Amino acid sequence: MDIKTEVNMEQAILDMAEKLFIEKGFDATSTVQIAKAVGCNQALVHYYFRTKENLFNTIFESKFRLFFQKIFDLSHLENMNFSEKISYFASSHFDLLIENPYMPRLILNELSRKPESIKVLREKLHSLPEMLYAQLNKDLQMEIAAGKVRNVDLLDILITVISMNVALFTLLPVAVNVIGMNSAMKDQLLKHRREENTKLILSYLKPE
Amino acid sequence: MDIKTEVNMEQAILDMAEKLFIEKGFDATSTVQIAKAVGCNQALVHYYFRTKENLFNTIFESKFRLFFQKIFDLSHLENMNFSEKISYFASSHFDLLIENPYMPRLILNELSRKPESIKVLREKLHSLPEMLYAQLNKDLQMEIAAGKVRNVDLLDILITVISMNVALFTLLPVAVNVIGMNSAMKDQLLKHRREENTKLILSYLKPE
Amino acid sequence: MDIKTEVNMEQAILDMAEKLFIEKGFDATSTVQIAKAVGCNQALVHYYFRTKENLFNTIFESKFRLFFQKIFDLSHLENMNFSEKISYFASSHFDLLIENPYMPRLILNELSRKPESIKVLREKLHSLPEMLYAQLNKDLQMEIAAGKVRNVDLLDILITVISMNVALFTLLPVAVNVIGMNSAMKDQLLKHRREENTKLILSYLKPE
Amino acid sequence: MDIKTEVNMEQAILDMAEKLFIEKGFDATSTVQIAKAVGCNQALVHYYFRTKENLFNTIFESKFRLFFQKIFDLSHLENMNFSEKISYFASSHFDLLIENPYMPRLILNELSRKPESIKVLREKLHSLPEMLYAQLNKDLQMEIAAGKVRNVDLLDILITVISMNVALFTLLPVAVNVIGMNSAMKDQLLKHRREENTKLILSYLKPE
DNA sequence: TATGAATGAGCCTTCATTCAT
DNA sequence: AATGAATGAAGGCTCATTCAT
Repeated sequence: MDIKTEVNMEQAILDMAEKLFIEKGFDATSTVQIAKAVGCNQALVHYYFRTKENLFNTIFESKFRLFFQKIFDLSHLENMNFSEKISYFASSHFDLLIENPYMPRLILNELSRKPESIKVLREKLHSLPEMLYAQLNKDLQMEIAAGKVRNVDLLDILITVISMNVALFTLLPVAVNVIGMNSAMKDQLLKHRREENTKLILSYLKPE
Repeated sequence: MDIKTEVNMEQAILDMAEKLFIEKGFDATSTVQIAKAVGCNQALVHYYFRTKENLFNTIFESKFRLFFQKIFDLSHLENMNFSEKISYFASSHFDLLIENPYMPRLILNELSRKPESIKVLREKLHSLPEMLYAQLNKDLQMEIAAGKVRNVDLLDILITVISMNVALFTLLPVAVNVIGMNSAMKDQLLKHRREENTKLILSYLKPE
Repeated sequence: MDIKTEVNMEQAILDMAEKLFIEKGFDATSTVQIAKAVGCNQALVHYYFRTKENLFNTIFESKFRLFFQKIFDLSHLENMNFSEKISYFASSHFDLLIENPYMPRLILNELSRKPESIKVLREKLHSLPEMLYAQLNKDLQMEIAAGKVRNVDLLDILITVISMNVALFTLLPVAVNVIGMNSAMKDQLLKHRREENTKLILSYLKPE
Repeated sequence: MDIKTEVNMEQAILDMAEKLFIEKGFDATSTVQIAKAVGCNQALVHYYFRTKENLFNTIFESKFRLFFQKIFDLSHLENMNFSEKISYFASSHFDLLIENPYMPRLILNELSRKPESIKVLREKLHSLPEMLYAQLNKDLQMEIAAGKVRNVDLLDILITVISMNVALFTLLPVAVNVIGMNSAMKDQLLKHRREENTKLILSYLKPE
């Protein structure tokens, strides 16, 4: 009669499923495992979520929405110039990944497992990306015109920021295992890379 | 009844398995599928490779070795300076990924599926990485001392190069699906990014 | 929130269960379906009827009794002669089947699913069949003696009447599907067969 | 190491499945039951027939074709007149049902379970029914014209023949259970009804 | 070398049923 | 009277693997 069990079995299933899906992927996670880990009957998992696919989607969509809404909401940065905005974007994207280090792999694998799910996801994002892009591009062109930033495509800038962040968190677990990095070393590396990524992007923007 | 197929069924299984494992991952690929795709009996897959795991490892290890040996072998670049070597490294790493675009995801998923496999893999690489690192670092320190490169850690440079390349190929399939990029657009983007990645790393090295 | 539904959920479940059991049979009808169709909780079905089997029996026995009592009650035909009684019996049996076209299949399948249920059913009918048979046979023997009907066993006559009616309604759905009969054609066929069945039985009784 | 098992497990599964499907219907028969009854692993049932549906169709289609081809082939009766042909048809249909007493129920239930299967079945029969009908009708019209048969629709005649036969075999199991008929009584009844059905149809054809 | 047959284990899912509230 | 939660059992199906030939 665990309190957690009594209070909300549905949520417990949801949490455990999230953990296992992330750890081992969709295919390698069975509903029996989820049930056993959460301490209930397998049938209960299907009682609440009907299918494994449905359970996964519930988790994935909520995570996905949360993840991208945070990234794309720069509305409160109106008085910054382009370089400041990009620095801010890079840092906040970085921080978001610290809290959700598994999201990139989760999204990547899900999209390769079910390519048609992309359409659904695009709807979730509405026109946020386009708006953000347009606004940032306006800022960028002003800076370029003012000679404060070299002539560079916004897309290349975003690719750089996102790639550096995503790759770090994607490759980190490998590095941790290969080098046998401990937690302190890992934290220090993250802190260092957070700054270095900003330096990188600023050096990339600097007029020649 | 292709002669090649008849003569060497073992190789045919190996090739098809490689294709399927890379496309769909270990879990989502069954030995039945492999057998059917290659046009032989399911039992033959096990006759040659005993277990599915073993078949996968055979493929993975050979791919893995090939992949990293190409990267780490810079022995023929002795008369280049550091910036040239890094540029060359970035480009050749990029080209390697063009030929093996699914390797990053394959490696990542395999390592997360079977973390202990890392030890095996390290043995395959011998001391190549350490030697490369030492040599590059000597070059880098010389350039820094000569004021031709700003004071930066070699690790950060390598992280930048590898991250930009890996992330590009990892995220590309997603972008292709989301934006509905066609093959020509994709090729052009790749060509552009190949140059832009070099620019990025050089701007990162430039003394302030 | 229909008042009738609210007032008597038990009856609503009973009605819906009858509909579904008849349409799809015992095995292919689940208590979940019944509950969903009637708009209540699945547990309520079991609250009222304890088991699915019990629910089915409740429905089946009441239907069964009703069905056969109508057939076997010819008490109000006392002043008819045998041929008239048989004609009347054939027609009223036919009309009963028009209102309960699925009863034959329901009874047949139920009996083959649970052969022991026959004993229960015999009790429901009491001695009605025997009484009816004895009375009809007395009438028949009088007509035969009077030369108005050829010498024929009552059982054969009853078999003919019942077979023709039951087979028609059993085979009709097949014919409807095979020939693609529309509703008007079906009605016309039924009307025609109702008369033809009577002709058939009368020609069967006619002295040679 | 039963000989039957060794010789042909696939056929044994087929036979046992046919038996069980007929006895208990599609839904009430599980592949585990079939496997257990035949003395093999459940997976073997799926190894040979992939799905339960497929196993059923294999059985059903072969039975169905056999059944109807026998009925519809009257090519060797060319020198008979209409009444003789119909008598022969009724008797041979009767005999066919003696050998396959379960076919009517099997067909009926299958068609109600999967109405779309009718289209497939019609193809199996090709144009046999139409040809038979046309030929018989020609014979019938000649007899009517000659005053040897009363003016009656061929369809009504066929309905009578088929209904009487099908209903007998459909209702017989019920009667056996209700009255507690033994095997000898049953055989005698069948023999009697075989003749009586012919009498019925001939009295139906007799000119008034 | 190659294969058909066979199996145990596991997976997703549905179902009838129970129980506490 | 009515319901949400929970469960054991079973069903159909796939899979990796083994074995005799």
